[in-house]
Amino acid sequence: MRGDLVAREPERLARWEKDGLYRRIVEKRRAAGSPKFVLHDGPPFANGDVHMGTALNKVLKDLVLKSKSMAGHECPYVPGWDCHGLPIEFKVVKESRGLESAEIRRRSEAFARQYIDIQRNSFRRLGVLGDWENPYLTLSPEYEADIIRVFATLVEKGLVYQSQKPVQWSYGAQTALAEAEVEYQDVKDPAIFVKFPLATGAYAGESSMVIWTTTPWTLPANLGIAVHPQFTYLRGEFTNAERGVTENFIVVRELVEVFGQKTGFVPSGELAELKGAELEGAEAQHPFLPRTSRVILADFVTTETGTGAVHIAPGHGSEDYLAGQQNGLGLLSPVDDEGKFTAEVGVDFLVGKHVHESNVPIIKLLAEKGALIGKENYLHSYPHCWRSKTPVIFRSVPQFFIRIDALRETALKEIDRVQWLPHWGRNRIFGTVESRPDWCISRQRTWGVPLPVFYDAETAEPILDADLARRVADLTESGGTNLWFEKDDAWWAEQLGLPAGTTRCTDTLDVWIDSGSSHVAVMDRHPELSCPADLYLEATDQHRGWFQSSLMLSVAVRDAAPYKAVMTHGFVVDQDKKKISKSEAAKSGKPVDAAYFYNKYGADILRLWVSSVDWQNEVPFGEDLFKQTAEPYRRFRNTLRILLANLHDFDAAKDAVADADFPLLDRWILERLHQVVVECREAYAAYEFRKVFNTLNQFCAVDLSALYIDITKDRMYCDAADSSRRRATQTAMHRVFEALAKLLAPILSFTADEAWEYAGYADPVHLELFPEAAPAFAAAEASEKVAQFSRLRDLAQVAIDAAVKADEFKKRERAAVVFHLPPDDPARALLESAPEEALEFLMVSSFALADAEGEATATVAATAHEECLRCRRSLPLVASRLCGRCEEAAAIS
RNA sequence: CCUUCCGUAGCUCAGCAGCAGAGCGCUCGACCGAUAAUCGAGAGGGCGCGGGUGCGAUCCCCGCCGGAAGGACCA
Repeated sequence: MRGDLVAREPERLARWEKDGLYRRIVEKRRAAGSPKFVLHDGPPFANGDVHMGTALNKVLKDLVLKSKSMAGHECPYVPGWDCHGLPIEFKVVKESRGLESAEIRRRSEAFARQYIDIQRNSFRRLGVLGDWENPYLTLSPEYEADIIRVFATLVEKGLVYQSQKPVQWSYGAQTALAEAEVEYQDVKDPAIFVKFPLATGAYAGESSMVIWTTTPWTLPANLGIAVHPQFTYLRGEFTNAERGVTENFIVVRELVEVFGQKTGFVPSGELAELKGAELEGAEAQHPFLPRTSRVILADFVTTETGTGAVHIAPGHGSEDYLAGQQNGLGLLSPVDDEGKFTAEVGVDFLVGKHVHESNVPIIKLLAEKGALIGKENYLHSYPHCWRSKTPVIFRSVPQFFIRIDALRETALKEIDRVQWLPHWGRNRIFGTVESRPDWCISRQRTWGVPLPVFYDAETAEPILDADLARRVADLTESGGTNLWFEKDDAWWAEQLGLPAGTTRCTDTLDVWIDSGSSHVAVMDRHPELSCPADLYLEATDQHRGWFQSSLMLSVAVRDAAPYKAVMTHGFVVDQDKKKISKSEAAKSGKPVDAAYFYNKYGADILRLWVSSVDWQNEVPFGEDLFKQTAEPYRRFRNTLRILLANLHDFDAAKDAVADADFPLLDRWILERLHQVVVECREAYAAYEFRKVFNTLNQFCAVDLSALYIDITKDRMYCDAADSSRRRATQTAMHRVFEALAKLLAPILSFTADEAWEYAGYADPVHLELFPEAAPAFAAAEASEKVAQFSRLRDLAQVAIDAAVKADEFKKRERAAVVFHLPPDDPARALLESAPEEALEFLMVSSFALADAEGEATATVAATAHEECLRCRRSLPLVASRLCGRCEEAAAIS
């Protein structure tokens, strides 16, 4: 057994694949009637190389599957890829502009397939076993057809509607975004105070409302001003001494002081109190457009910032939209796909201007009109598109939505029936499901599954029809959804028997519908799988993403969650706990691609690293940390190797000794093994791979390498080959080896199997079951005695080291030890009753007992015995300059 | 502002009520029949801080500080 993992692992992998190892394991379990365990693979995006984060996820899945399988489960694993979506279309469109839809889709598919191959090779190389020949792809026609059928079901249940309410819009990507596609960044924006003179009502021509906003560009769409009905507002003269201006304002009482600090306008006369409710219905003059803005009442008004009067632009915010609806304010959204103002904006010089370049001119305009009351820089977190990194704007265009309220109650109930690992995952998804708005599912993009909706030839109203959608699914099932983009409206109308002139929707479905439908398109379809899955296992960001989209669609389709348990792991971060970004990693020369590591160190080292990591939290990563796990790897490898070497002349069937015949030391190691087996089995069952790693590492380092193997070396080399003591050791080592190889197999998949092969087994270790705990060794009978021995050994060690340093002798085998022990020391009885074992354990020439008054101590001197020529121990020698044992052994051989 | 998680040797982490542990790294030594190994010794820790409950607390409880994640607010 040699190292050289980088060269040897691929050879073993090739053999596994040639023999169909994955399939053999599944079939063996099935033949044994093992219960199933279904881990449903969350599909990674097919748009990049496998980096450490992806590798962590897939290897964790493999650890789960291999350990479940060895614990006696049938574990089918169908990996998949998420193929549609903006990230891919983005790259394709960037390369060459002005492509036809069908061409974009062809190139996008080629792009996705290219990365599917790259990623698949990486995952295989990492030793992840699964049905790699038949993965599920969200771009395959059958999968796409199932997505459309899921949509049909949603329509059938009345869950889909079209509306023009504001959605989060990325002008960078020119599409609506879902909540999960939005990330928040801290930005500084101008926040301004704007005067709206009242034109009707009790204070018409006298007082002005003042609003506060961080988005001046939404002012052209202003249609209302909201005040809180119960708040107390103050009305009266405010003077800005610096500017020499006096105005009559209405400001909420709690904010008058702050308002003064920020705008310079402080009360200069008596202020009258009034309730917000009194202002309802008054019209205020828009600061630069020839229309008025109605004062409405709303509970969401707060006294935290601003003036207590809130600028309402129903086209640019969801609360604004709702308030607008309730009060019949109408809706303006004078912004196009690119984020530029349309003619509807009503101000000539703004038309065609980007909204984010319009803040300054609008502020200037306000100042000219005398409507700008104050201005400040305001630091806040603002949503950004996760792909184009541009700020998100709220914008109203017709979109399709799923009614979340119809699903929410069941979804929340289902969340509490699922096991969340770690437990706080429950709160995370519960919170988002509890508060999420309706799901905007239409995307104005090309690379995706078409939204199977038509528009009436006459009225242009959308036709939401489940049967129609199902027929679209049937039509695309064989040819794929490219049909939607390649054929024209007339063709489709004819195919579906719709009146001529019917047009089809050009939107595609949100990709979260794609992956969120996998429980239907994969779990329900695949004969080996079934829904609900036993486990979903992804990074923690999927609480907002896949876990949620899957839950919602599953509740819509089957009124239940698609999973019984959900496990999440943290992100891979660099050693300073900063996010690892590819561009930065490249700059600093810190590789993050999994390929770099398995090509340099080997997949088993990477797997061992994964097992050693605390997946619940963020996972720090760096090459230094990675190298640290190479050391334990060598220990595992060497331990397996020396065990194998010591077993070279052992035939379990012939040579094994009975349980009752184990000497102390061997009984002890089997007691330890018993604990290790129990602990590892439990740890695997709880997915605590790190505990497995720690337990096995300690077992190999402390119990096996430093003690058991070291001490029994003498027996192995020098006892007569067939002596019962040597055979007992081999029997124990044989058990230890088998258990160790099996317990390591899920983690060190290549190395454990290599050892297994060397041990003479024809079939890979991965077909085996975990070792069973041996009840006969559950009691720690020998362990207590060995603990005493260890104590004595440590005691002697100090004295021996001093003697070696003083040049009294060179090695511990030359030491004659005297233990000075108190009369009641428990070690006394042990030394007297088992002198042979004691001598062997201590690895010294001789020992003697003496009385001690206080603490136990040991003294040493050079032994008078000569070294046995054969075993090099210093013992009483017989005539031939051999010790008694060696003379006998030599006589036999 | 709220919730959760984390804070033990230089590094990565065990332990979780009863004399502070492992691995790596470092220093020094032994072995030379696990040798691109193996064995040993040493240095290195008021177990984040402050209280509390216990005979006894790193471990339980409360508060605080520091770090991370999520939520709320804002959009």
